[in-house]
Amino acid sequence: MKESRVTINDIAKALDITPSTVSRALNNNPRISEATKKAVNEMAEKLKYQPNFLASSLRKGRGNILGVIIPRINRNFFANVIGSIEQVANEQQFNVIICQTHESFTNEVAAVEALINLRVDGILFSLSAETSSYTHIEKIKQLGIPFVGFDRVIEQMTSAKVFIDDSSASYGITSNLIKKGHKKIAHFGGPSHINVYKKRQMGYRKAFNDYNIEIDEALIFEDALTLDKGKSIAEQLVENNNLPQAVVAASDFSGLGCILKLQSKGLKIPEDVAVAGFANEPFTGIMFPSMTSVEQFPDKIGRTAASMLLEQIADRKKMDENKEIIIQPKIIFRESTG
Amino acid sequence: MKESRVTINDIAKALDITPSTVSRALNNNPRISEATKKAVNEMAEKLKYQPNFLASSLRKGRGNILGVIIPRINRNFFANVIGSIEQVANEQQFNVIICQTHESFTNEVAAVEALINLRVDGILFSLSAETSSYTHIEKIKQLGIPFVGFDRVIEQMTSAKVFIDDSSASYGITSNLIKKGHKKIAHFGGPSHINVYKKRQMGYRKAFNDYNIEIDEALIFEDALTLDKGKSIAEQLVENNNLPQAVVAASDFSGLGCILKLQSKGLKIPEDVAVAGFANEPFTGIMFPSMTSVEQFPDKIGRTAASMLLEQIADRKKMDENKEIIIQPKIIFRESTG
DNA sequence: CTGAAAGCGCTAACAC
DNA sequence: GTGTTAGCGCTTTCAG
Repeated sequence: MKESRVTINDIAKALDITPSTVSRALNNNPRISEATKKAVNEMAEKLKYQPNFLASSLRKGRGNILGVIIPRINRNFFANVIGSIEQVANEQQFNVIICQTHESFTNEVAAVEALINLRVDGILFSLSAETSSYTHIEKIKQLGIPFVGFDRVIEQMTSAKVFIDDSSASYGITSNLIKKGHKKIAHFGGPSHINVYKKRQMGYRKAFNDYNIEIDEALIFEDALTLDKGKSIAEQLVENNNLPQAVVAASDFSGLGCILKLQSKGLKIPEDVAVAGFANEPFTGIMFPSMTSVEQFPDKIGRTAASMLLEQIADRKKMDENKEIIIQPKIIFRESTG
Repeated sequence: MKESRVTINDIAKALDITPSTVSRALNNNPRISEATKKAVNEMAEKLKYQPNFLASSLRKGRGNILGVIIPRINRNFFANVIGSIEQVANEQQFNVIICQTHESFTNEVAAVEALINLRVDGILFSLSAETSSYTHIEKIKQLGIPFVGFDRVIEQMTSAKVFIDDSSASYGITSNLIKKGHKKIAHFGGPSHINVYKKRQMGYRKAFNDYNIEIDEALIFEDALTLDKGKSIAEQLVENNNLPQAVVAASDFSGLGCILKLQSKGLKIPEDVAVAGFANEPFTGIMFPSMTSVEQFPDKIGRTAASMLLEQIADRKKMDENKEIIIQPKIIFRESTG
């Protein structure tokens, strides 16, 4: 059963040729005759030879592995991004290894360490919510490892980046609500040291400015991304008799939390309060009422990011470029905003 | 920037000792003096040494990597299973590499091949819907690679397995509907060559038998797992004037599709048709009406499966055991079944 | 407690 | 077209 694994040496011996010839034959090297190739492949088959990826990687100095670091996998957005990354990678014979940070900085640093030690050929990165120091990322760059940030990126860092135009999406939603006559609009956002949440808040603010409405800073929340936070903030607003006419959330989950809580208090959505989310999670289309949200085209983000990374790997010169690709999101208007 | 990476030899030279000592010091070998350990660690720090995982794995013959093969990552169930697998693995210094099959047999075979070549220390497996031949799995076992199946497993194969009691959950839902007076109940299931779908159908059938109701085979569907399938079958039932009083779905997605289609035809859930799903996807609790479903405790499944795998890795003798762990699911009754 | 030497399995100059 | 040789970076006997 566990008979020590067969190597190219075994094939070589069986065929009375050298290991290098076997190696070349297996790798389809043009200098090898078709006859030998055939013989080698048949013998490999017969002996159930399995190439040792570790050995060849060590020797070649690269292992055709891409590392992906993301906050969490059970968000539709990230799951889909990963799907398309894998697809692009596999087309070029790359494997993908995924690390979840669960929004923790410590996990993120550990993940970077692990990927470096694994000698991955490149890293795709979306920051955790906790992250505000970037020495671990700088380490990646210093080691000369190709790197592409996506979605939650470090704006000030020179690197390849892919993200959507968060600001314009948020602006679009907010201005639409304003046009409907709402003036008292809350923003359920995220930490503003993260680009996407900063931008989403900026879009919200820009709409107020453009329509000359004063912003009530008390209605802007920067730790409002989860279902529970959405609920608790909504509750708080109700308790304080400070109910807004609308809520622009930077996350579908907090938008949902808000809706559920308000409904449980007997309020009607969108009649009493209009609510919009962000990310177009599948549930937004099927809940009651269906929720206005923003499609981020995760497939496209993943495909673009992976392609950029593979380009860098193929041509290291591209590594120092500060290439930003901005993808246009699409607002999906639904019942929750009337 | 890309200064060739520092190895233990560099540390050895800098300290005027041998690489073997450095290696031992780094690995905290008890035979090394605290003084040398300290010196080595400091020098490693100073030179920004990064261990080469590939080299040590090649040498040791194992790389502390677990492979996971699953149908898809963007199902809540699998995302959560993976989360807990990673947690358990990381506690024991193992990395996890995830392969999605997207329900395709070809992808599945390729994934197995890739993981074998990567020399993973063990494989966690949930079959794709297409899979009905198992030579690729047998290869894993023949190579002596520790293996644990979870959820969608090969029942007849001797191996460690973790799954829930699908049959009893399905039985519980069906019998509950029968007790409510329903007799004409459709089953939206999956391919019966997959254990979980076979069992879910068995539970459904058993309820009919126990209550002495005849089963209408025309109401049993075996390719009804997706949102679209749920919709199209529901439509078909309406068109054919063959509407059941209730639907027991083996998937939340087909249950949802069914509900959406029936609602669009002006039918009321659960008044006109009661519908239940399976897997307790997050949307089941927030849709309208909320949907009865089955909690499978993915965390527990993941934790159990990973622990079993790590046990096998630590003690190869355990590999030949046919250990089955069955986890009790929980039916969550909600509005959609009244 | 530390060193010397061998080798994990593979690839890539360099020969011929 | 094939063989020879050396070595990727690390661990691990075996010595001492």
